[in-house]
Amino acid sequence: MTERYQPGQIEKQWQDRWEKDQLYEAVIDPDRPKFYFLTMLPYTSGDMHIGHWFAMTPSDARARFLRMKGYNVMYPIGFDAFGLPAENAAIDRNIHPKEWTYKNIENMQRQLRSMGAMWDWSREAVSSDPEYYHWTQWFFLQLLKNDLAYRKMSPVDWCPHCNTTLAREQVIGDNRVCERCKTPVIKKNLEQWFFRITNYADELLDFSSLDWPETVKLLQTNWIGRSEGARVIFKTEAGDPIEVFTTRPDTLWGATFMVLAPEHPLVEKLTTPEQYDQVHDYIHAATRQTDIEREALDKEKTGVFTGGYAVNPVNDERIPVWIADYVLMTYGTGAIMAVPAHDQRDFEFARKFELDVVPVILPEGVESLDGQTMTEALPEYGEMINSGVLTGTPATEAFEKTNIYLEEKGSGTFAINYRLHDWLISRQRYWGAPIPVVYCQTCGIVPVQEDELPVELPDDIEWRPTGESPLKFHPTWKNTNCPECDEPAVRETDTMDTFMCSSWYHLRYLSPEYDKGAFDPKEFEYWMPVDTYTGGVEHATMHLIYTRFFHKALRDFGVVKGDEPMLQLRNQGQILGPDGQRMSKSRGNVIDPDEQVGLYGADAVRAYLMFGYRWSDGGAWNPENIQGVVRWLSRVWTLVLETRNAKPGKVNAEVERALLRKTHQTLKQVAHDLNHFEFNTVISALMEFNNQIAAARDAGQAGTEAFEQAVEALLLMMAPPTPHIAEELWARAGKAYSIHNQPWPSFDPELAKEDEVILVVQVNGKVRDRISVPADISDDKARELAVASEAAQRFMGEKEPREVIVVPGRLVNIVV
RNA sequence: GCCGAAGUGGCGGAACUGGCAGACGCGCGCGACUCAAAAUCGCGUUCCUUCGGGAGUGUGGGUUCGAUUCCCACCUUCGGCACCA
Repeated sequence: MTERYQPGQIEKQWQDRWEKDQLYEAVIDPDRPKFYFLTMLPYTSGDMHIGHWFAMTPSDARARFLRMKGYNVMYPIGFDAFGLPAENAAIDRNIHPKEWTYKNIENMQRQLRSMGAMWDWSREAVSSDPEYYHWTQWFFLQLLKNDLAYRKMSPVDWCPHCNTTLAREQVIGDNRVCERCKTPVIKKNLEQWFFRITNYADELLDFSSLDWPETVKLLQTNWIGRSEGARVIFKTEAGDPIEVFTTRPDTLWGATFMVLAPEHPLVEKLTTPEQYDQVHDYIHAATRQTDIEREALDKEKTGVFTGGYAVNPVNDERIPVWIADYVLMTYGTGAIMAVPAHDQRDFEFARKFELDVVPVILPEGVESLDGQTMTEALPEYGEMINSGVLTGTPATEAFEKTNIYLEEKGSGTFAINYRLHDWLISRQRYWGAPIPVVYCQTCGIVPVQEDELPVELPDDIEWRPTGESPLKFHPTWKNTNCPECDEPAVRETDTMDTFMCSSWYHLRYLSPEYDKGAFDPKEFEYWMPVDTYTGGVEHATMHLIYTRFFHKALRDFGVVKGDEPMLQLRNQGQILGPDGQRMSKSRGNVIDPDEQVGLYGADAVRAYLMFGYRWSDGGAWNPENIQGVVRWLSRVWTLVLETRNAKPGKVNAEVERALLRKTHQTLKQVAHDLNHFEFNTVISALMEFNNQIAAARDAGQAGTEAFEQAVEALLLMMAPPTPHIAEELWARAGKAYSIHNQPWPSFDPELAKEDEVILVVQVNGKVRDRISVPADISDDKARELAVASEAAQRFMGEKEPREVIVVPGRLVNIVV
């Protein structure tokens, strides 16, 4: 009896051996092409999720494949360790965030090791280590020095539960709730640090050098939300300027009123005494609307007249100024010129409040327009009418001519507006990298000297649910001396957004021990940029924009080279619970990877995650389907062990040729599919290959040269997806350690070629027969054989072929 | 509402540039081994059928000798954005 396949007995041993032998340590080697393979670092939540396995182990298989192909592959790992959950745990369970975090890291390291992935542990980096956030702070100082960091008072989203400021990206849903705890968000005015990511908006829209998924590029494009138009200055009757942004300067003559956001700073001044109460009530209601859950879409326009008037700069018309909540303070200038004839929202507003509608554009095919009788706005471009000196300007020139006209008059200019906002990085939290600045009575905001970094977090802290940073309440921590005048001063008590830490971790992996800078330039020179980056698509608009911005800013300071940090990006889908729902503890549908590894072994879990799903899609965990790969691995196990000492019998030339052919066909497919992230067909090809080797065994071919070659190729091809069983069987077959240092077997297209092919014979597009012919058959011969085939004749009947189409090697279609 | 992706057996999924639809598995059925069961192995498994064949890749049309693949319209599901001026 052959020994049973027991993964539990072999996997841990090999993992330990590989690590002891430093098999996967990536060292600069100018003689080999480098490959930086990066997978998104996990957050230190405590447990690895089966989703991490789905993201990481197929990536590992591809990294291993590239390594066998001769690349010098770096596959590093680390931890995103700062952030709110650590503090929530601290508050909930009275455990220090540091302790919670580092305990979790320990467990996660064990779990990551159990994957059998080729992590280079010598490059591990943890973002909450002082040696790490030293450089996070240093990067902050570079941004500050180069005027990309600034402080401003601004209304920020505030989560009353987490007691912290949220970036606008962290506020989700129609009802504007906190990303993490789902508490409705409120507004609060605080002095905050921002990064000028908007300076890079245009460059961030350029993806030409990136091999990234279309969806991610589109998400980023929409997120940045670039639109071209004009900035136009209207003036109130008192002479105060009201700036508006419009994408349709050509409709300017049709602006019959203005609408300001309720929060607009000029509202107070514009409001006349008679309108005061009404305006005040409206503002109050609008603000409360953002405080309380916002009602589902109320299409009905609401608004109030301020009593004030402005002057349309192009025709000097006196137009009323209203306020309405459909104008947003957070987009554009917080004020619009309303052109009801050509904008549907403005039209609805005008009709409801009986304001003038003046058409100024005549779209093609429209004879004439009457503002009194129009039933909807006409947003199309067209010939300008009722537009003073520009009347008659055709659609193609309207936009540009108006802009020139505005510039000449000095009342406007061409402008680009973005939906993207500057990146708010301040967090009123303890567990993050302290912002390295000092506030001095005489010198103002003073950066901490670079040689004073890191500004370390104190360990002795007190938890207060006050909503302000615990650092603020530390008795001594914030007290310091001004780096410039040496007088007593106070430290900034806010910490940085953790997206700041994760914007550069791929650089820390280059040299995590390096202390003369954030990274060793020699390592940068060799390894960067990242060649492949894998992770979840949920990071499309945050992390992946921030890290690109970060890189471009550093490039402009001369810290890094190149325009983009990550050349190729691929996203995996999500593994859902067996019930098809998102896994969550409350639903009780969480699949624990430790448990699965205990049941089936790491190789089976790896292989199943590759085999059972389209990697880009993911899907529900299926506890039955994994049996398929479990059986496959057991079959490979017995096949190799039972035949390893077989004496070759009489060679069956046909079986031998077929096995050799399958060997090379599989080599081709597996290499292609690993390269293209098509992991499910990698495993199915290997299953087919194993089935054919087994058939050759059953035909008495064990021990023949072709058989030995096939088994060797099978193990080598299994090394990337299922590294442990491949290594074990490699050793038991008497081959030299380690299979993971073997080159990928060479592929011979001649051997992969078929001698005979099955030609499909169609009559009028319907399959009627299949005939076996030599692979190199001529088109004429194929046509002749097909037409002569018995089934074809039967279906053709008396009719003569009108046309015969030959697709070489595939089919013949006879049209009658 | 707008933008995007996807709809293939009982299930997960295959099908490279328009050329055998359902590879590889799961499940199920039958059989072998067994006193029996599990495990393992073998065979079968899209549907309908008068056993000739017919239908079939969300629905309806189109292009083509030929469409899961290309085009048009629609339906459903999922994701993103949501009064963006």
